[in-house]
Amino acid sequence: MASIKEIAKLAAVSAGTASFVLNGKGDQMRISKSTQERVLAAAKELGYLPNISAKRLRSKGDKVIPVIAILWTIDTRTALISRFLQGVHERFRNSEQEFEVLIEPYESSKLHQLQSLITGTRFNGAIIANASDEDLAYLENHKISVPVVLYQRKSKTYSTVSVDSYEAGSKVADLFQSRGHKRVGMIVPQISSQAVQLRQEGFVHTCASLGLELLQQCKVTGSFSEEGGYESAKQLLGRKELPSAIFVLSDQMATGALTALHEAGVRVPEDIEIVGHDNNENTKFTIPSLTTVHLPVEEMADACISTIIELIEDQQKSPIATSFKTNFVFRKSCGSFQ
Amino acid sequence: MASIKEIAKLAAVSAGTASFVLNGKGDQMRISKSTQERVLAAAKELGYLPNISAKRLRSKGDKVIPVIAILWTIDTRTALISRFLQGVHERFRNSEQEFEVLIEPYESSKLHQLQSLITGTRFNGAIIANASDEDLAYLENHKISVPVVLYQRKSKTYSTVSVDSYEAGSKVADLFQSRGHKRVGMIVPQISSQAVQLRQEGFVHTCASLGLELLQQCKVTGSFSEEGGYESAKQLLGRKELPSAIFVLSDQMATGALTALHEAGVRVPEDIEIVGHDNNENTKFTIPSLTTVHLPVEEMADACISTIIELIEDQQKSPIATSFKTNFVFRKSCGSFQ
DNA sequence: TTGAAAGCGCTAACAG
DNA sequence: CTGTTAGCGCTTTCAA
Repeated sequence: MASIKEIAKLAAVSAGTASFVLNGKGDQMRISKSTQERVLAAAKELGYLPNISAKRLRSKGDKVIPVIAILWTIDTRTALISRFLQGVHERFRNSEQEFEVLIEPYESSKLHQLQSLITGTRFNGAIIANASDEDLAYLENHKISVPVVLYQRKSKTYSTVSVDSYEAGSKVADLFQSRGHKRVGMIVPQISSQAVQLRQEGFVHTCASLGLELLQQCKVTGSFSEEGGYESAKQLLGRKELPSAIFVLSDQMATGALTALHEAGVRVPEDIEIVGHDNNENTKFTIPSLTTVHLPVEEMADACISTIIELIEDQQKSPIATSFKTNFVFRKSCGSFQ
Repeated sequence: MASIKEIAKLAAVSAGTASFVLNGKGDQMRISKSTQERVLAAAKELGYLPNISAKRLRSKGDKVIPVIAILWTIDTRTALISRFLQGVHERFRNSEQEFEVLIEPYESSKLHQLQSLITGTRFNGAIIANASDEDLAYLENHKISVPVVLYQRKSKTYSTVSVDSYEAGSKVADLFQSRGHKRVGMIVPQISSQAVQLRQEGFVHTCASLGLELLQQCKVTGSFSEEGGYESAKQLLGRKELPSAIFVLSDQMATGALTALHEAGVRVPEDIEIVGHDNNENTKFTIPSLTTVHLPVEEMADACISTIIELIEDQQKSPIATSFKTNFVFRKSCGSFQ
């Protein structure tokens, strides 16, 4: 709040002198000890916080590089950020293009609280992850000034990077049918995510059209975590009629589900087959190893960066939609032949 | 690179006009269509990138809040950032104190490449994670101008937030002895981390002083990942004399190790007991569930934020060292009685 | 040993 | 419709 001028005034020196002292160049500039102390004391008293925008603007050496904000929801999905950042880091290391990364946490469905999206005073472009329906509605109705890329969200007005989540769900239904299953189940995370929603619809609709029985009681929802998967699976196991295959829409939940099945003495894949979604690193080492849908998070993160930089550089108006493919990783929990 | 003045010059308008057009206020300010087009074309031609420092400095409404950088290494440890960010987010939500979070990736042992630590033009304070010995040496010899907090690193000159890693390792040795083990093993991640180093020393030294046999061949190193743990465990199982308990210094590796043991038909805990370290969320759901040393990452992240804010606010404070306690989480893989 | 002053890039009154 | 101008907070010559 307090500017260097106020410090200078309180210390009865000029702004220039105050600047030297505050930056530790007091001795170098041969400012007297007493003056230095006065300045420091004044700074402390007024709670001086250097304005880095001003510093940066002034300092000559500092190159202007694009500032990219990653807008991520503050909820259980924070766990997913590390794979995304891995992709960003990879990009960072391999690209000669420099950029700065800012993490902007936001509460799901409260994207409108982020003033900086409107003012454009904090970043040159934003990658928005986990936007809910409300968030999207806000974006579509408020002509944002800053370039934006939506991660795992469809939109006609904004650039997007995503996979076909409907198809991903659909392919799991196909797989279940081809493996001769008649009655299947599903475990769904309770989060407001379009990707999860579409994944679910793809699975449900395709099950229906293929004649796979997906009983209401075999659709279970739980929190987006290992714990949630564990609880959901236990709940499912309490049903009268058990499915012979379950699609768990998140690997984290699948990890918990496997444990619940193991504890209940249900053998995977002999009694029930399990398919997860994401291909998180640990799924290769669950017991049994988990068959899952690979989500190319790292590549998508890279694409998000590419897209946002492109948008920033050629203030290109027409949105770019980048779509990635998902694919099965067959392991022991379903369909592996090793 | 190109400033608004150059755009204005090329488009033959004033800077003010160019500013309006570039910010989408052209219509509102009733700038003629042709002028708008000229400005936009000029901006595109020169590759205009708005200088957000200048924008921010100028825009009145924007409050000055501290910018906190999280300096994290670009390596396998990126996986650990999500728990840390979870803590930061929690803090963000519960504190009325506002701050901005910047992620600055750096290559391990190349902290000196981060000019911004010297210039102080990008953030008001930095939380440095995973600093290697070289990085610390650099910091100690280069009187950094920006307030700094070291995460999981000891230092006399800088503020720190950490646990007593030596003690953590030591306690595992105690546990093994109290459970009657005679010959023990250890799986260590190959990363340049003081915390891991101390953890290892604590374990090794205490084993020695307690008379626990820790054969050289039962000390295995591997990459910091589930895969690394899996490979390490397989390697260990190839030894002539097997230990009856193994301390795996990272939960990720422990997860992989459990799988290797399972595949080899070695029963945990009956044949070999396993203790991990970190208490990652999934360890509650490994098979068997993993006994591990709880590392309070989220609380430490919160402490890092508190400390750095304190340092930023009262400049010239002597370093604050905050230490957290680790504790065992007993599960099936070692010592659980449930 | 210190002060005065210019100016970083940008925005927003205020004049035309 | 568009140009001019006054700063935002800071650093850094240049003078004194």
